[in-house]
Amino acid sequence: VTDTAQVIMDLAERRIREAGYNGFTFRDIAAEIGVTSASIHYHFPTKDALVTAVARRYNDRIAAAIAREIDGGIEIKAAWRNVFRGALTDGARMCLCGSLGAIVEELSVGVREEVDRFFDCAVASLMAAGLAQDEAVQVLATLEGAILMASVRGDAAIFDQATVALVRPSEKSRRVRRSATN
Amino acid sequence: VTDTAQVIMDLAERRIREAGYNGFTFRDIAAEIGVTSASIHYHFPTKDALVTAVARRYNDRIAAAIAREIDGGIEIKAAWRNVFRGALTDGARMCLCGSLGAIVEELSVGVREEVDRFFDCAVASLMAAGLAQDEAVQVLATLEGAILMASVRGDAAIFDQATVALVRPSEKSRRVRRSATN
DNA sequence: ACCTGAACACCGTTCAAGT
DNA sequence: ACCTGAACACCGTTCAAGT
Repeated sequence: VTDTAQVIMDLAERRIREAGYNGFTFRDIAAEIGVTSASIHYHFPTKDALVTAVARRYNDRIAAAIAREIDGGIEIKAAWRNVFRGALTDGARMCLCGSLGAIVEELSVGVREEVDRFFDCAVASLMAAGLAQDEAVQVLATLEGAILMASVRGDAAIFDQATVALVRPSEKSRRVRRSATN
Repeated sequence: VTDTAQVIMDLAERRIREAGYNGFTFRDIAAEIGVTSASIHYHFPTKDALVTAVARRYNDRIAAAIAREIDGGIEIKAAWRNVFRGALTDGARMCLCGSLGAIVEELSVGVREEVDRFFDCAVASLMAAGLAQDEAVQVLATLEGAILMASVRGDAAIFDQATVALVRPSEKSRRVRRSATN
């Protein structure tokens, strides 16, 4: 994988996460690099091939970030919250697989496989840490919706509000717990 | 608003919720109706105008559905869960404003205003029923992420798993409650 | 190995013209 | 009031050709 290919993927990822699969053109990226759009096709034969490569790199990067959190002793739900929060702060942008998943009927099989893999791996990592399937799916749904809403408003505080209950006991259960110890 | 305009909006809404803003073309819709693409522009001058009208109608329809749930005595979180679940089952499709919100940088101001209005009204209705802002935002994020994940997999059961905790006490708090009464 | 120029069918959009 | 045909610039894609 050449350096030019990496730069193409960087530009494509940013635009997909801001504006979706159709939010960038080969001619846009080519102009930013200083080549012609036909040259992008040398590195990635089709737009689907480019987006598939971007999604695969994104999934691997997220998996590595989760592994680092776990190695650092962070609890699994907090780990996923931190990683999503990091993706958002990286420019108030959507989760790549959330952006692509929203147009599932439009995706090629290659891109779809990567989007599926993202959600599969995320749920699997939460269940491996002991969460029931319901709760694992709920945690991921909350994070995905939170990054979407925060991205729409361009306000990371919305993400924090939507996900704070994932990492601290809810007001309700704290009330229950207090009454249990009284 | 003519009958033809309604049919155009129906077809556009279905495609946006399956495949996104760029998941349909004026020529596609024109062919389904049996006219030429230039004729669609008679009813909606631009694609942005069409999508804005579709989003406005969607928001009004959701608000009416919520009002009906509340009139029927359904608790507010269950009401929103039912309405999102209904939207999903209506063809395993995304929330329209979630699909559009995922490409926020690509939206015209008209469409953006409608997407903002959807989330504003939803959070406001939850807070009007007594929820704290954090919890209102969390409920909506969970529903939005749940419909996205279920739409990606084409499996409504994922929505149910992700949102079941919104309408019944969690296993954890039930355990706490049991120990409190023991 | 990497890039270009020109062409293809398709897209949203416009507009003069038809009924 | 509603629709058409033809044109515009733009898109992804292809390909013969350059270095």
